[in-house]
Amino acid sequence: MKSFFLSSAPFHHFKGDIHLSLEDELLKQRLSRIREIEALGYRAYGQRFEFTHTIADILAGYGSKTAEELAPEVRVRVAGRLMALRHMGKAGFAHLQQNGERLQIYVKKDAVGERDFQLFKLLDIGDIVGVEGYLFRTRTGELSIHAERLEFLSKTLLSMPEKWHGLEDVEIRYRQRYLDLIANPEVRKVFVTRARIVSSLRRQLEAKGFIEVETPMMQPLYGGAAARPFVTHHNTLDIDLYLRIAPELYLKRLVVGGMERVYEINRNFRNEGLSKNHNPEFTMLEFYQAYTDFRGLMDLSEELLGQVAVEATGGHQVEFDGHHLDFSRFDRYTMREAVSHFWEGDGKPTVEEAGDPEWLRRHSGRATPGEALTELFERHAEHKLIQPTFVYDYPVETSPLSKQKPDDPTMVERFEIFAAGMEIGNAFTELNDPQEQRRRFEMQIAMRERGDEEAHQMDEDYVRALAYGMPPTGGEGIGIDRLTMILTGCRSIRDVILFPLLRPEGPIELVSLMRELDKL
RNA sequence: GGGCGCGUAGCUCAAUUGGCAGAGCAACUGACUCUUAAUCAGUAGGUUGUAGGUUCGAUUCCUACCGCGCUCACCA
Repeated sequence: MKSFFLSSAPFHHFKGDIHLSLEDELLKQRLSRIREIEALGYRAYGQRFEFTHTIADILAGYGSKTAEELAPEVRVRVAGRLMALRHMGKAGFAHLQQNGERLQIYVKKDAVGERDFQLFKLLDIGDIVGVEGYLFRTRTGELSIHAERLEFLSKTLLSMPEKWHGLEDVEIRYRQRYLDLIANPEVRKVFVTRARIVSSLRRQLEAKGFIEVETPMMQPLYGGAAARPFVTHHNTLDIDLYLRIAPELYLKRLVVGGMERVYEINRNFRNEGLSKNHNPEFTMLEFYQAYTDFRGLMDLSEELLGQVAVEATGGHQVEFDGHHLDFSRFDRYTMREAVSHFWEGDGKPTVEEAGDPEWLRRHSGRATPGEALTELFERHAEHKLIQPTFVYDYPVETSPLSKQKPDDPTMVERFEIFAAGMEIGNAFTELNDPQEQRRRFEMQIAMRERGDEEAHQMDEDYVRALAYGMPPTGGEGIGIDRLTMILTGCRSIRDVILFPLLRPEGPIELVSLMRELDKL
């Protein structure tokens, strides 16, 4: 990995007749060009620019107008970054980019005058300029601005990625997302869609009377999920705190307090490996609704996600990795049914066998029937759940916060949502019996003592909150990053997180170079 | 953490069996007042990720390290 921006080449001290590398030459050229621009009377890093239109406004308003329809003159002032430059003697064309949209400008010496044309000749791809002029269509029919004035707004010192291929080095794309956003317009679209997904969820939940809250991210005890936490330290209190692995236990305290419909959209932190489906910090929607249960949440989830798909992509149908997903129709299986249904090869179990402790013991090395069932589900079924699917009825062992089924205390009223082979949501009827919750925590502590680092800790205040009485409640978490992956067709979570976690890069060495060039 | 793969000019990529490190774009000089991957003529740009090793000779083979990707394990 090497680029000018990331150059690790040692810096050579300048003395008298100095040898500059190409990179240094380029930077030096640009710095001296700033002086030429200033000599013409422009500021290299300009001031406020009053524009009359965004480029998107112009494309929307005039993109379909013919040359005749553009008369009388439509006068515009627009700003943007130069992404292409074509000089032709005493005239030239350039493309301005703003918010991912491009518009051509035509700069003719006769029209802009001597000084602005001198400026035009000094422009580099990547510079940010303001243009005033009128709209017209070129001979080839492209809507363009016939420039009459130019303003200089900001100088680029570094060269832009290659114009035809764009920026393809994934490492630079993630480390220098700003370059990725400049060079690859489709990347911007992914994050616009992500924003739409989040705002659709907010709008829908608010319409249903949910209140958005923020609960602690730094917690003295962590819980609400099975995961290893990050640890940090508060100096004044001299205590270690954990970055939360989930907001769950705090949100349910709010339900106890009478906030019967609450939700939070924010980051969780889990100290685990990275993969195309995992980033150590990730965004989760969690919501809690009093007086419903997991079945009510399935219906609500189907509605929420269906509407999100429509608002984010324009319809219920989504293409992902060659698969067709339909968010208007969710499949439903119990976990036992899923194991039976998706089993491949010999020994395919019946649904009854998939629930039989003897059969489970023979097919998995896990300690309990519930853990065995979960393992077999993950091995045989999970990756085949391409269509949006609810899998429900989970074993009690792996679900310490959810309520048992009245007719089968080995199972809990819980479901997870799968799509494209990924888990994107987890929901259950909340356990609101404090005595049973105490017993579950004690089971978790026993698991922890056997070496399970991810087992829950005892959260006595949470038990105390339940002891005041919590209404029957359904609660759910939806992974925003993974949902975004599915709705945007991104196969890596890194493509839906603006700044995914990477190892820190080596020395950049730009500052020392700039310091030396500043002395010249 | 394990396995596999990748790293060559600012960017995108070549380089035959181990034999002078190349092209396009970007940059620089010049020409050109409707181009759009503009065109034309010319110029410059490289410690081939880093450090060792084998060899007369290494971008190429070997070892270690750094970074990234894929994958397995773990997890959502």
